[in-house]
Amino acid sequence: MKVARHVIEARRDAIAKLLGNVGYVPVLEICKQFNVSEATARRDLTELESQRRLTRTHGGALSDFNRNFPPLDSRKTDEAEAKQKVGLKAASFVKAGMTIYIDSGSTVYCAAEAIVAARIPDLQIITTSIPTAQLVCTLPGVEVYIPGGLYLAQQAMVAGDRTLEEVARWNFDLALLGAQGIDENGLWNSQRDISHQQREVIRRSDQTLICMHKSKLGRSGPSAVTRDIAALYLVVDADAAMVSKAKVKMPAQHIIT
Amino acid sequence: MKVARHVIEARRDAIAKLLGNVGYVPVLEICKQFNVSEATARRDLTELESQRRLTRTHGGALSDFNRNFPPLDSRKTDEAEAKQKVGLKAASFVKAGMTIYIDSGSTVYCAAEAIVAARIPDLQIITTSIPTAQLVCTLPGVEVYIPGGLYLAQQAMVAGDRTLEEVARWNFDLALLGAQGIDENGLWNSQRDISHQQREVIRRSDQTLICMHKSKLGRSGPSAVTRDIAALYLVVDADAAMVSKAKVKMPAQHIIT
DNA sequence: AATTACATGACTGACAACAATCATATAAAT
DNA sequence: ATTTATATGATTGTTGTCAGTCATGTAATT
Repeated sequence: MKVARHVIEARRDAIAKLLGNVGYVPVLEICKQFNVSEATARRDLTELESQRRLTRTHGGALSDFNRNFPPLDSRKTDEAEAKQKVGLKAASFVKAGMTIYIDSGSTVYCAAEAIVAARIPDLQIITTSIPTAQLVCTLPGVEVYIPGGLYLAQQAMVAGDRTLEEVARWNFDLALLGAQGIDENGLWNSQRDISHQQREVIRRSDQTLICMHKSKLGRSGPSAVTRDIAALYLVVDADAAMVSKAKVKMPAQHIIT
Repeated sequence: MKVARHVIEARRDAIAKLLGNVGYVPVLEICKQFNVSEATARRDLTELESQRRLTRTHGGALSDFNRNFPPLDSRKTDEAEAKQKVGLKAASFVKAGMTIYIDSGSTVYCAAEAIVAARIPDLQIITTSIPTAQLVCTLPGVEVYIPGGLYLAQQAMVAGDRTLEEVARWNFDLALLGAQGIDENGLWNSQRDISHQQREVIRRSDQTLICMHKSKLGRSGPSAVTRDIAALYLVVDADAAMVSKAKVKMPAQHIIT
């Protein structure tokens, strides 16, 4: 029996909403909840998936709610091991009692994971990355501050003028930054906003670690963060030779491999 | 072949961690990633599930990450339906193009859900609640601002002096607030910080809706938000008689049921 | 009113996932 | 060093899930 279009859409909306709440719905649950056959439930799910409103799995469907955390998805799984090593190295610079800035980005997120794994206590952490905030807040004696700003769904971070203003009200013992590239002309990132903010962070931090994967050596980007990279520290999964080959001019002791 | 205990735990930790990042992992993915048979992968998953570190599904496992958001948890109480009705009512006040403030709290979160369900476009939304931010940012043409501040893990929100300062830089067409109670002495909440901030929001908003469950009628709390509730609107799952019985003195047309 | 379009449910064969059992090899315990 | 405990992978039968097809009946369309 054919059924009115609005009924269908209402049901599909309800499924999507249910999914948003619960995070995961088995096919059979939909059958019970809406009194439909498995076939229709499946058809609804495939339709909703084509609308990118959920992700299908065996036996049910998964909310796309999680997917709003990009450091977690695709980028994190690429080169995951290398990034974890970089993160581990970077985390070794973090000592109890410090006030540190943690950037957004998948590599830096690995550093945050390493900090949590090392159970370093009594930190003051300022981060624009929501997943990072949610990660590190589990540590004992750690206070997490999120600078205000426009929430960017795709990157699960805040940014904008307000963010910059807020950041300018701190001073950091250590800053962990990501970047899109580094070459003979300096440090590069993807957006003007972010570059601007990173420049401010560098200025306000006693020590700045640039955490990156070796694939970014010698690469540039649309927006310059700074030309003066001599004062920065570079944590990368490559040796000094590879770094100098990329024409990155830095003191040797500033390159942490 | 038996394998050392720490190896097992390391693998399981890695699975849990992977899961926390990706949100969902198929069994076969685990097999590939860790070079184990399906049997062990399944065993690991059942073990991790018994530790409440994930939720099993057919063909894989689901992160419990979502579950850590209190507003999502509390929906599983029996008041969920009532809260959803309140949320629906509150959302009907939201029109395209508005600048609105959305508070933290489970009832108000329901309102946010209703706003998303109604697909109201072109809003400017300011919220201290991270789950709310992540929810509403999916709407087309909607900008979400998060005021800066101290991140409170338990409530997944930001708060503090900085937050108040940031809020004071906006003006709202509409504010959706939660509260701990309302009685003849006014509106009450749980913490001084939050009350203070809510007072500021009320002052800066053309119209303020207090979204609450009827169980909070006639109840007070540790910290007063305001005595002057006549200007507020009360969205509650109770009729006018119940409200007046709780000695809440408000204009009748300000009570939305 | 007649026709068309299509959402639905029942059914089916193919396939994937699962739980249980067992042999084996290695870590822990003695 | 010997014994015990146990993590693992292979196997098997059972169950669950899926995509496809088809008949049906109701909403749209004309």
